[in-house]
Amino acid sequence: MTSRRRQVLEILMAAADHPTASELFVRAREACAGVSMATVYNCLEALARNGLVRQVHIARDATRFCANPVDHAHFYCEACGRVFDVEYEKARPGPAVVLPAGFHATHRELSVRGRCAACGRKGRAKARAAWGRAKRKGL
Amino acid sequence: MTSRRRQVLEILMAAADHPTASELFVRAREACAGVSMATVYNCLEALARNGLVRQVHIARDATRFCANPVDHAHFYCEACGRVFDVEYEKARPGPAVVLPAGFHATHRELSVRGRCAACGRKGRAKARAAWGRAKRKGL
DNA sequence: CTAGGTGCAAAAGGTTTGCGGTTAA
DNA sequence: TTAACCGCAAACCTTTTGCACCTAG
Repeated sequence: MTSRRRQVLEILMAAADHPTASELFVRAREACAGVSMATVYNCLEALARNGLVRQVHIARDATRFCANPVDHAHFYCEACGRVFDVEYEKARPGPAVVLPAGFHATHRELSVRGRCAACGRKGRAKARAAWGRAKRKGL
Repeated sequence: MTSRRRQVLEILMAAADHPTASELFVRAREACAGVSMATVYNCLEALARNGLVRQVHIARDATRFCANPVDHAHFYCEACGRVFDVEYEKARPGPAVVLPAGFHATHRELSVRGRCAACGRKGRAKARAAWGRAKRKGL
């Protein structure tokens, strides 16, 4: 665990959204100039290997990262592209599958896709644009 | 529904694995020369929009496609990179989440990661190489 | 006739890699 | 000391886009 990795982890834990590696790279550069893209990827991979962050494969564009340690699922809004944490139902705390003999599972990932409350029934283009504007103005 | 789309769908339905767009492109060219990558992507997107194929976002490298119509989850072997269909437990037929107010879900996708039976506890490199060799020899 | 599908090539990201220099254990 | 890490730049691969032509309804 090096100082770079601690920095990346702190930035990710402070993030309410689910940033991509590029987004984390931008935030890391703000915190300290001279960080490289390769290092961000390197750190994220090491942190994921140690179970400190989760890689979220939910959108086609890029891998998102999540430092929330509690077991949860993710919601992807197909209109604005944002990713949200969602809880499992208490009565059915998690999905169960029948693995073929000899298969050994280490992780699972449940993704739900649809529309978030903010996007409602707005058109996809309109919703994405609205969120882009809001983001540029600083959330 | 055009002839190209029918072709792509047939190739995907005939596939036991979960091919990427590039892999489908190769198989499509064998079936009929002169198909372009853009068309394969175009067809897959149209077929997905109509619910005839599912996009599987499970690996970081590329989107996989699946024409199996029954509700099921996917298993990704972290050693060889293959993707398998897995069934839900009958008692707990599907994952349930608590969506925030105003959120509307259209799809869900459960991914399990780990090691398949063939890879067992072989090293990642060795397992991937073994599968690559087997594939080159024609499965 | 007209909207949408197709082929080609080029571009646009996201991610990985090779290499020289640096740092943690 | 030595294996692992960092920064830089280039490479790689997947996916998208612009444009001209063709096809289905």
